[in-house]
Amino acid sequence: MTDIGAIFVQHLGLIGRLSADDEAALLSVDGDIREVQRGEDILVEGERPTHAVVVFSGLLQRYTMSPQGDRQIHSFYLPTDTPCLETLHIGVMDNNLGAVAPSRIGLVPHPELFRFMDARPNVLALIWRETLIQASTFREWLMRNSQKLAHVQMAHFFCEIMTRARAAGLTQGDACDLPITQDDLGDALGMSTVHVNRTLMMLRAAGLVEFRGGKLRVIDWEKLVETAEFDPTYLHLRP
Amino acid sequence: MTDIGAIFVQHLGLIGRLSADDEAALLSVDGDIREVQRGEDILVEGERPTHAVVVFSGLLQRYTMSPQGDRQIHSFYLPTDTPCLETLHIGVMDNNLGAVAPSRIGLVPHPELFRFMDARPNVLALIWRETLIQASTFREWLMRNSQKLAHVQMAHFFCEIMTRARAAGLTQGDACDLPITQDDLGDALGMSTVHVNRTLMMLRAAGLVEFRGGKLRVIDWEKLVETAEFDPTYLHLRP
DNA sequence: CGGCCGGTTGATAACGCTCAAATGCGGTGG
DNA sequence: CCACCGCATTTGAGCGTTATCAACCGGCCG
Repeated sequence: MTDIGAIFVQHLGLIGRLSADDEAALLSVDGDIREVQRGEDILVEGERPTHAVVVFSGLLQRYTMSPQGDRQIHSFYLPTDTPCLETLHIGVMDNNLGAVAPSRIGLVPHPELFRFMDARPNVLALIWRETLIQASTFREWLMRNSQKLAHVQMAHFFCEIMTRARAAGLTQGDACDLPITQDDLGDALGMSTVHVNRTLMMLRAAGLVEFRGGKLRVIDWEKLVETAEFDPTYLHLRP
Repeated sequence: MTDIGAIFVQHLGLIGRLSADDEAALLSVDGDIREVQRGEDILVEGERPTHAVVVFSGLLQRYTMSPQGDRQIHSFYLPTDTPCLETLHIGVMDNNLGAVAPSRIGLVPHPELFRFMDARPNVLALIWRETLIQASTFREWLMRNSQKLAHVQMAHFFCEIMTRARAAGLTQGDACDLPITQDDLGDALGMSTVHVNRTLMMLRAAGLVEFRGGKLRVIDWEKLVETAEFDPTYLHLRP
């Protein structure tokens, strides 16, 4: 008996309402625990996954590699996130899931989840909803990476991380862990490492945020949200 | 009795296997038919939709507007596509659905779809899968718009449209309808109209594709795919 | 101590944007 | 049939953002 069920209860509870019954049932969802190192992959392109994933600690990335070796990061998964629920109905991976930082994860067999969803339509609806919110987030990233200036993009990214971390109860005051390098950040925002560095210094100098040593600290949330043009609707969190 | 059911059968049949029983049932899915003009919106941000949409003719766009008035197009929907199935489990729209060209569409009430999904798990799975493939496509667009050079982006876009049109039986030989302006194209790829124009001329001069007057014509598919670095896996079409 | 990784800095150039104007073209009305 | 209008496309010139290449710094770990 692991705590995998508890993570499902918390995570799905953030985006919808679970009945006491559903919660009790979900608590018994179970699977295997694994430790993964920075740089290690969990699911790779071409594979046919048989498990979904939950994050206990650390940080995961969803990414693709171009023929030239450029990496595009599509998502970061914080502790309590449940990546790759979409593998329930997409047979073959068209992207990779890996660890950006040393992480502790849980692996839940598909049949286990199907069992719960068959019995509980409301759980099915919420898991489906989770995958749809992911899609909504991909759209927001598309918009952000396609049309915003570097410093706006970056502010937006920090707003999203902070908002999600806060919802998941992972913040320490105005700060939270974000164990990524400037290189990782560049591969998420689609900009070079050099420019990430300069943009970061600009935001720091403007008194908006600080990001050093894997720690994100918000200095002026109001101003950060404003320069980011950040509207959290797309995360579809419960009010 | 409209042909809405037939579109569902065709569209879902492209991404998965439907039993004869499921097909027969789906054929009876019904709703209202509507005509929409270029520029007209069907679903707008903030709204709580009660219907899903199917496209009979014309072309739809999913898009968002930035505070500065910049439009980001997230998807185009060809005839036989079924946009906004995600509204089944996402209450409030965080983007808009509109017509890029005069279009004939069908509106299917949510309860109608829920009725079919409750009775037929396989139909539910395929509709869910459809929303997941949308998500996969958003990821591909994110990668493309974030890291590719203008002419590669554009070639990739044309490859996607051509592949989807071919699968849906909408091509006339090496050509297909794509009733959009260079402005629309720019708002999808995240580049200025001027640069769209120049890139378009470049592709034409290189003998890869022609795009004029709302018509897309492929001159050299092999070379187009190669310069686009196009791999259709992300569309998850049935082989 | 030395090596490695991540961060910082500088100089140069490419890519794509903006502004502005001109051209082409289909439709409408005189 | 021609003049005109609106819309989409094309062209030109100058500028800005961001990439690239290269070097250097600084801390952490073996």
